[in-house]
Amino acid sequence: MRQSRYFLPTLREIPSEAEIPSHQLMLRAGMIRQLVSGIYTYLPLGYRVLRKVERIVREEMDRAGAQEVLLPAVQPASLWQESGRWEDYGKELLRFQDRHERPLVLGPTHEEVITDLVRQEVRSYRQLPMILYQIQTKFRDEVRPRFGVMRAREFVMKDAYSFDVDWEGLDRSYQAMYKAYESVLQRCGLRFRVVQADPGAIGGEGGSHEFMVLSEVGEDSLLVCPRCSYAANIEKARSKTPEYGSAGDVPPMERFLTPGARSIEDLKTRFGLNPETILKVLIYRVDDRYVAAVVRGDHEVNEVKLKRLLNARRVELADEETVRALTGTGFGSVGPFGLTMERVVDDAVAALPEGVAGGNEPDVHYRHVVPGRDFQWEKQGDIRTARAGEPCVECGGTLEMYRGIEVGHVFKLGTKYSEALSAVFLDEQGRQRTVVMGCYGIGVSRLVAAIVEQHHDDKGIVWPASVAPFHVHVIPVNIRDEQQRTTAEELYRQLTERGTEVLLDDRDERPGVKFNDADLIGVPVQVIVGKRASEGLVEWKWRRTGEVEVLSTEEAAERAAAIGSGE
RNA sequence: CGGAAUGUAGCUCAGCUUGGUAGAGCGCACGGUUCGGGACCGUGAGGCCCAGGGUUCGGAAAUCCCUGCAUUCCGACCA
Repeated sequence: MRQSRYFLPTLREIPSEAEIPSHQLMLRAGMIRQLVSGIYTYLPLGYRVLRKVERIVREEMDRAGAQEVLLPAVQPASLWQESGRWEDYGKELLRFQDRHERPLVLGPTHEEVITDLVRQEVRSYRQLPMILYQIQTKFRDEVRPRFGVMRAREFVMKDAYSFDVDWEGLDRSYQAMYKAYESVLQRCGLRFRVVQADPGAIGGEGGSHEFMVLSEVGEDSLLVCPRCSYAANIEKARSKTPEYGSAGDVPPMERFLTPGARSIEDLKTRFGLNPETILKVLIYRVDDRYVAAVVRGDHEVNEVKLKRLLNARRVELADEETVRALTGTGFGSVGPFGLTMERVVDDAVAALPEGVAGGNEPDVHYRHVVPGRDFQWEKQGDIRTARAGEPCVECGGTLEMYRGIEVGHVFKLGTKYSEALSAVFLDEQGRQRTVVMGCYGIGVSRLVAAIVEQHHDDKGIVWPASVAPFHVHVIPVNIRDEQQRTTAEELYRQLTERGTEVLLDDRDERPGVKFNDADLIGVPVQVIVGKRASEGLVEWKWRRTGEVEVLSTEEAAERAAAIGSGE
C-alpha cells in the first residue's frame, strides 16, 4: 500500500474524548472514528487489524471442528419471548418495530436464533455433536459505553454454540473451545488468565469461564491464587470461611445504646467496636419481595452471588424509607431479629461465635449475639465479596487481585435454551431427548483494543507480528532523492510480488513526520531507505526495541519476504 | 439510572469573571526555502461560537438565565 494514497488520518494530538491508551492510540493511528457514543467506524488500518484478528479466530475455530455460519442480526421478538429473555435481558436489548408494527430486536447475542435453527434441522443423535460459529456485529445498548471500542454498543463478536447429546459430550465441546480460546489469545500475543465466572444474563447451569487480558484499565477484578490454579472473577471468587475458634459459653444478649450510629465506621470509631464482630444487615429488594442479607461488618455483600443464591432476576438495595417501614429503624441499627422477611446469612456470619447486632430500634444495639441461638435464618451461603489477602478456598494460599479485560467467555448452558425452545432429538433407543448446549463468545473488536493496551509504548502502538496491519513499513527518508526513491520503490515492488504486506511511505514529508507516524502506526519492522541507498544499504529497524541493523538491500528484501511468508 | 464536567475552525484550546458581533497553535491550499525524529517564511481558505427560548439598551449575547441535546468522566450493570 502506498501511504500517499492511503486513507490514514493520523492525529498529532490526543483527542479529548479518549482516556485510556488503546482508545487514544486507535484514534491517533487512524484506525477508528466515532460516529456516536459507543459506535465506531473502522478505517482501513483498523479494519485490517480487525480482519487479522478475525482470521486467527476463524483458524482456531475451524481447527477445533466448528463450522462457520452467519445468523441474522435482526430477530423476531417472539423468539426472545419464548426463551424468557424478552423480560430478563433488560434495557440492553435494542427493541424496535417494523412497518407492520411487528416487534423485533437487534441481536445482542444469538442463543435464540441458533437454537431455533437447530430445533428445525436436527432430528437425530447421528447429527450430533455439532459446533457452529459466526463472526458478526452485535448490538447491546450499554448504559455507559466507554473506552472506545472496549465497551461499545455496536461491536464485532465471534459467538459459537455447541450441541451435544449429553453432558459428557458438552464437556468435550467445552474443552475444545477452551483450548481454542487459549490458542487465539496466545497467537494475539496476549498475557491473560482464565477465571471462573458468573454466567450473568446468558445463564445456564454448568458454570462458565472468562478469558481475561491482564491490564490496569480492565473493568473486571480477578482474584488469583499464586499457589494453586484457583482464579475467579471477583463476582464469583470465594475465599475460605474464617475459623474463629470456640468462644465457650457466651452470656445472654445484652442491650446497649449507640446514639447517632449510622454506619459500621461510626460503631468502630465512636463506640470502639471491631467491625469483624458486627453483623451488618442490608435490606434488598429481590424481584418483588424483600430480603435481609447479613454479612460481617467488614465484609461487602456481593450482589451477583446473592442473586444467584436466591435465583433472582433483580437485586437492588432498598432505600432508607423502605427499610424503616420494614424494620422499625433506619440505617445503622437494623438487626437480624424478628424480621418478617427472608433472611440470608453469609457463611462467615453463621460461623461467628458471637457478635454485635442492631436492635431494630433507633440507637440500640445488642452484644453477645450468637447466630443460631439468638436469631435464625432461612438461607445460608457465600454472599460476600472475597478480597485480596484472604485465604484461597482451594488451598489456603493468599489471594492476589488483578485487573482484567474480559475478551472471551465460555458457558456450559446445559438445556436452558434447548428446553425453552424444545430443541430435541431421538437417541439410539428412539427416545426423545433435549440437546445439551454450550456457548462461547469472543469480543473481537474488544480484543483489538486489548492488544493495543498490552502492546504500546510512549510513541505509539507496537503490533505483535500476528495481527500487525502490515508486515513491513518501507520508509524512504527523502522521496525526492532519486536513489532513495527507486530503491524503496523496487523493494516495495519485489516484496508485494512475493506476498509480503508492505506499507510504503512515499509521501513527500519531512523525515520526522514519517518516523513519528511509523512509530504511531506500529508496524513491527521499519525498513529505512536513507543516504546509504547509493551504496546499496538500508536500515532494518525493529519497532519494539528500536534496534537498528544496516543491511544490503537484497538481504533486507529476503528477510522481509521471510516475515511475509510467516517464518 | 444517580453525581460531575465539557460543548467555540478538521484537531488541541484561548476568549466568558466585567455583554459591544471571534482568536492562537497545529492541520489544510498555494508559493518559496529546507530535508535523518512532528522545520522555517509568506499568502489564503475555513466558524448559524451544540440547539431552542429568555434577559437587556426600544434595536448588543460565545459571554448572563432557562430548557433540551450531545460528548466525557466517576459510581450501580456486562463480551
